[in-house]
Amino acid sequence: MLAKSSENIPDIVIGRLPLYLRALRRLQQEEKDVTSSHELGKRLDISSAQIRKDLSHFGGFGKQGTGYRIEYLIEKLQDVLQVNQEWMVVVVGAGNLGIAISRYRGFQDRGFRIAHLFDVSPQKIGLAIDEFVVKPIADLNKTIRDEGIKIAMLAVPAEHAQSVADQLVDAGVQAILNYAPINITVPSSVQIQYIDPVTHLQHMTYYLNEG
Amino acid sequence: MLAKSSENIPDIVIGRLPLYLRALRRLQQEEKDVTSSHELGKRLDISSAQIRKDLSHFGGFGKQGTGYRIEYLIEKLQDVLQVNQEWMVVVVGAGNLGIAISRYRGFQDRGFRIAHLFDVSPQKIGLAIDEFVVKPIADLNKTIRDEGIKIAMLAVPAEHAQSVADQLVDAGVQAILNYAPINITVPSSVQIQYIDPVTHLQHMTYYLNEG
DNA sequence: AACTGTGAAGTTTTTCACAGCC
DNA sequence: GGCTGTGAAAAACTTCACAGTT
Repeated sequence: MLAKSSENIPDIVIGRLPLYLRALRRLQQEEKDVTSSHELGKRLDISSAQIRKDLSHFGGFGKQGTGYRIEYLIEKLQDVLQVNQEWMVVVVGAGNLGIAISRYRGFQDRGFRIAHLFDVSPQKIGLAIDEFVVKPIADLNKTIRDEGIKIAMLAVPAEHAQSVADQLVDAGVQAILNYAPINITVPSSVQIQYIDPVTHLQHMTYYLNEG
Repeated sequence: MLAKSSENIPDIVIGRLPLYLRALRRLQQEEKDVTSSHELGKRLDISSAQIRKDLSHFGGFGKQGTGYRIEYLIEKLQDVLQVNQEWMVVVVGAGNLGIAISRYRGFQDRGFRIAHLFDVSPQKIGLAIDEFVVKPIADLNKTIRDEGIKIAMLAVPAEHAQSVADQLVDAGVQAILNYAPINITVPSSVQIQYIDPVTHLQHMTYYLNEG
C-alpha cells in the first residue's frame, strides 16, 4: 500500500514507527492477533489519536470496529521503514563498547546484521570477538565499497569520531549511529543519530528532588 | 541565577541542555573562552535563535555584543541540570552490555558515578569486573535504600525489565535509564528514558535509497 | 458497541526580526 | 558591527470529536 508515502511525512512521525513496531512484536509474542490504537497507546504512553494519525500517513492499515491485525501492521511498518530486509552494518571501534555492540544478539531479528568490526589499534587487529576478527581501519574503505555497506555504528573515542565518520562517508556509508559523545558533521545526504547515555541521565536529573 | 526556573520549562528544552553542555565542554577543551549562539548552533545543527530562547528560560547568561562566557555558561547549565554534583548510579544486569556500561569511563566527569553492579545469575555473582564485584539482586533493595541511590541503569533481558524496574522503584529509585528494548511502566513520579540502538537504525533506514 | 481515519481546533515549538547593549 | 533577549508571527504537532464502517 504505502498509499500516501510520496508526501512528506514529518520526521517525528518516522521516529515513532520503530516504537510501534517494537510494541507490536511484543504483542505478537503474547499470542495476540489484533490490537487497537488505544491498547498500543496505553503500552507506549502515547495518545490513541496520535497513533491513528501517524499510521494514517501511510494508508489505512486498520479496520473500523475491530482495530489493527498485528501481523499485517508489522509487515506494513517494516515495509515503510525498509526493515523487511537485512542491512549489513559495520562497527568501528573494538573497545568495551564496540565489543558489547558486536556481541549483542538483538540486531538480527530487527533488520540488521553486523558484518565487520574494525579498529585502529595494532593490538586489537586480528583479535577474535565471537564470530568476528577485528579488521584494520586501513581496510575500511575497500570493505565497505566492495560489500555495498550503507550503515555504520561508531564506537571510537570522541577525538577520532569525526575523522572516522569522514572515512565512512567517503566509503559510501549513508547512515551512522554515533556512540561517541560528540557532535559530528556529515553531508546532509547522510543520516546521523546519536546515542549518549549521559545526555539522558542529565535530562532526568533536572527533575530529581535533591542530591 | 536560575531566574525564571520556577515557571514550567518545556521538557523538549530540558532535553537540549545536555547537548549544549556537551558542546560547551568541547569548546572549552579547545581552549576557547567565549562563544555565541551562532557558533554553538553551527556545531549542533540547531538554529541560533533556538539556543538563545532556550537559554533565556533560565535568565540572561550572555552579553550583548560579545556572546557567552563558556566557563560561566557551563556552570549555569550544570546548576540547572543538577549535575554540579556526583550522582550515584546502579547498573542492573552483568551481561555484555551491563559490563560495558560499568567499564565506561565517560560518566565520571559528567556527574555520575557507578556505585554497584547487580545480576541475578549465581554464575555472575561475585565476579570481579574492574573495580566492581557483581552483587546479587537480592541485595538490591537494601543497598539502594541504605545508600540513598536515586538513579539506575537497566541492562537486563527484555523479559525481566519490568520486574526489575518495579523492584528499583520500590527501593526508592527516581530515574531509570532502560537499555532493554521494551516499554516499561513506572509511576509518573519516576523518570524513565530509553536507549535502543535498533530504533535509531530503523529510523534511519526509512531514508535510505535501496537495499 | 467498538473502533478507525480525518478535518478542524487547539497547543506547542520554532523562527523572525528588531530594540537594546557592548 | 556583532551579539543577546524577546515579543510577535509562523510553522509544526497533537488532540478533539465525529462521520463512517464493521
